[in-house]
Amino acid sequence: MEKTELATRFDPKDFEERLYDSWEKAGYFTPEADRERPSFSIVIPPPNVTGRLHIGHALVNTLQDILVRWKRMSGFNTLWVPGTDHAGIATQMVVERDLAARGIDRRELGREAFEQEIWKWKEEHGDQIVHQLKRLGVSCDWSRIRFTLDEGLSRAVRRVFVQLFQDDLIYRGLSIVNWCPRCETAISDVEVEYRETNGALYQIRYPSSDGSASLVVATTRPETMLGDTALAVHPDDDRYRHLIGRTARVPLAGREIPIVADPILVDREFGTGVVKVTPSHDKNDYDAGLRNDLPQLKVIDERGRMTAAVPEAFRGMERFEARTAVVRALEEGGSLVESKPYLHSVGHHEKCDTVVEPMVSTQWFVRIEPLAGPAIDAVRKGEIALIPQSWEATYFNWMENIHDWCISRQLWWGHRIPAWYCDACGHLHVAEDAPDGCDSCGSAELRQETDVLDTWFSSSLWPFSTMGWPEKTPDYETFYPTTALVTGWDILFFWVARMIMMGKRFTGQNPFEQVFLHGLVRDEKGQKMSKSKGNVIDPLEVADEFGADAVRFTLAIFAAGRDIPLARNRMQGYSAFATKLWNASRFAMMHVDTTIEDARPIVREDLRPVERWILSRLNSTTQQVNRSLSAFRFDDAANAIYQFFWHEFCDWYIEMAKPVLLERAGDKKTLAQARRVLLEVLDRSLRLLHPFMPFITEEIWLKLGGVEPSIMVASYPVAEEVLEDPGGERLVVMIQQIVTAVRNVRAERGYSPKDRFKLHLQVRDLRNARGIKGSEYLLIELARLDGLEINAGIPDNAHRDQIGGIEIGIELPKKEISAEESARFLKQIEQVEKEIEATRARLADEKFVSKAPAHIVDGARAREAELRQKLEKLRQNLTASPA
RNA sequence: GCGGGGUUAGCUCAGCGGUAGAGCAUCUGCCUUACACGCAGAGGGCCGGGGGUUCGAAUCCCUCACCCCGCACCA
Repeated sequence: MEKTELATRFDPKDFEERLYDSWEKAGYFTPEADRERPSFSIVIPPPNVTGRLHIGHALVNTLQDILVRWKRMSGFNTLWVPGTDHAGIATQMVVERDLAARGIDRRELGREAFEQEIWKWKEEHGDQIVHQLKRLGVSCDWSRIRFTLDEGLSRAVRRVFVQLFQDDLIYRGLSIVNWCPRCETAISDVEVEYRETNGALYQIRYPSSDGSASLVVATTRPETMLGDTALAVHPDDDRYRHLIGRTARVPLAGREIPIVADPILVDREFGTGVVKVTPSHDKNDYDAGLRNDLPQLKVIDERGRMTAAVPEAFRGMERFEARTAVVRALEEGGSLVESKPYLHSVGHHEKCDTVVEPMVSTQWFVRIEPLAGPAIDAVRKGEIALIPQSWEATYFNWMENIHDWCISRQLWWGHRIPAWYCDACGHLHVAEDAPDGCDSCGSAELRQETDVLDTWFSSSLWPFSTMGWPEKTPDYETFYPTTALVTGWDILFFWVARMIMMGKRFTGQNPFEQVFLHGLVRDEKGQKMSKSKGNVIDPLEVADEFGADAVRFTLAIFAAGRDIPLARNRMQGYSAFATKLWNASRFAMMHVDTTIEDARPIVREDLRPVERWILSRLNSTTQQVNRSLSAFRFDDAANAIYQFFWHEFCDWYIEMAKPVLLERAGDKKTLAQARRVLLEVLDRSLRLLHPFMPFITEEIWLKLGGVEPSIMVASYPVAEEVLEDPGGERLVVMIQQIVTAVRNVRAERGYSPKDRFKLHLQVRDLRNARGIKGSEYLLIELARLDGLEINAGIPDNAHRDQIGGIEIGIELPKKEISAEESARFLKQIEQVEKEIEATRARLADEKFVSKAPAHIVDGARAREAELRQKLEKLRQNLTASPA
């Protein structure tokens, strides 16, 4: 391939879209269902079809893409299945709002026409998020994109529903559920978000029926008193024991209700010790009602209004208006004892923020415990790893206290429950396909259940339904179970736990081996991002500004598992890394005359120490990156590459190579080697970095002339033992330390780099001396010396320092030490003295010497000796200064 | 109440048994022909308090304080 120049200016917009198109066209995202090669598969957490890309999507998909690109380059047959979720309530809300803007109510439209409207909306807007994902460079296999309401996935949903029903794991029954009066549907426990809310605590007096006594109860929901069917006290409470079995009268309603004893419901210490019991509108009261055989009186309807069961004055009132009206009436009737402000936790529907109304209703439930058991075991036995592992405790805690799952929703958008009622004989049919007639009485008149399933029901099948289950398709055989799952911890219960339960039950296998639960993206103060706070970072906007690569790299480098405090200037910071990469590559191309493709293999034995050193460092980095990615430590992996590329390769290696590349040192052979190594390191670095920054690495790599047609199908670097070179590393560290020491003196004592001066080295350790011989030009260049001598004496007035085993002397132009400088010397001396004393004390401790491992003790001895030499040098600097 | 996490440099965090780290920010020099989105140098931390284990603790254990997050309760 022809090597071409890189533009001086660097703008991601010049190539991001072009490269993405080329990858997609080339089919790199689409694997064959080839069972011979080891596979790596992952399914996307399907974004809502109504979704617009936010920073959380950017994070989860960047992390998945890093894994997928890494595994693909590492030789795995890699599949990443994308798709979207029909998102029952969310989507219905969006389309309802759309219709409302056109003056249409869905109820006028009717169910079928409304469903048509939603499909139309989906066709027009549903792939918006898909386009936005592509902007980030994600390498999903778009040819396999799925939608939870696809025919295939719907078939899987019906199959699962029917089997669970037949196994008695789904039942239909009357129970108290969380009801959203705005959405007019039941919702599950996990969809209720509890929030501290300012309300009031009212104390209400209930007279006993015979008028001889009265009981005061406390409540935050006075309107529900109209539905009270008992008062409850603790059986052992002496204050009230004599009243048990008698009756009281409900103020306003006038009904007579029993006074019952219930030790579970009543806490004697709390409030007055008397509880009003409203079985129809409170979970605990509902349970108490069952225990005490109390009637249920429904006083609030599905739209949140008071029913006909309440006194006429309140009938039809909205529930919060009714609360005010009831309080006023109680006050007027003298039954209100007290009302005071009260902060308490109130359940809200997480989707629409409406206060949830507990309500008795007939719904469909999944009997969850038999499913939870195996799912708990899978994690406990380590078949599935939750990462970070601390989530396992949360998972167990939840799974062990799990409640039956209410799966029916009174919505129009979703998988309609495959159940049919025969009105003639009352028989219930549950089947994958509509029955022709009633099995029991033969009636042809069957009525399908109008409820749809909770969106999460279909999501729970996602890892296998997307692979074609219940058919044993080639994809299913090849890519299921999937390898890893990446998602936010906020849907651990909604989604992850349920996938494990369903996967176990229906495929007999765990749906994945590892679950990485990433943190949630927050703003720089750690607060949730929200439009109302105005602190959102729009991933598309920042991708436009800094490039998709910078956005991805920033997200990766923060993804340690904890929540991520993100700020725009972070993105800006890491976009500088992209620029650095670009410029270093430009430099390389200016000096390298071959391409990756036709470069000759490196003969390591011929290399100078610096070349062996940089290859050795790159090798360690490679090992670190692979190891970190295996452990989902995206932060460590990204940091390792950043550190290596910028601070070792650019800051040191390129500078060390310059004298040779610019032909100020070395012969033709060293020049060829330097060029070759420069190309090699750049090539490997680009491949190493590609999963994190796919666009810029491809753009540069193609211009360097890679063997493969794209970096994304090139091989991922792996560590090779032959590249390790501890000797080379030691030598270069030594050189770096000497150079730094000289630069330090120069900067601290105000000798501009233009002033050249002499450096003398006195060598104590002969091995190091021999190493430095041959590398003198590096010291001269990097420290900007005009000469140096090895093993020469150091003049009395030179500045001295001690580095490892080497003493250096820096001969300075005559210049007095200022008061400031001598103060600094004294401070250094003091620090060294302190450290010597600490080390000496340690070595004087007989227990330390006898118990600590030998290499620690030896290290301390060496350290002390070194420090003493250093101290001597520092003192000389102070006294030998030419005053 | 149950469970989890946090407290390390000005900020955001990593380190989790052997001499305190990164990025950003700060200060001081430099436009040294890849890069000023840069280079070089520097300053800055009793690693939340107390106790224990250990030759040795930011790292392990206990305890206290404060902060965050789940779940449950909240008449």
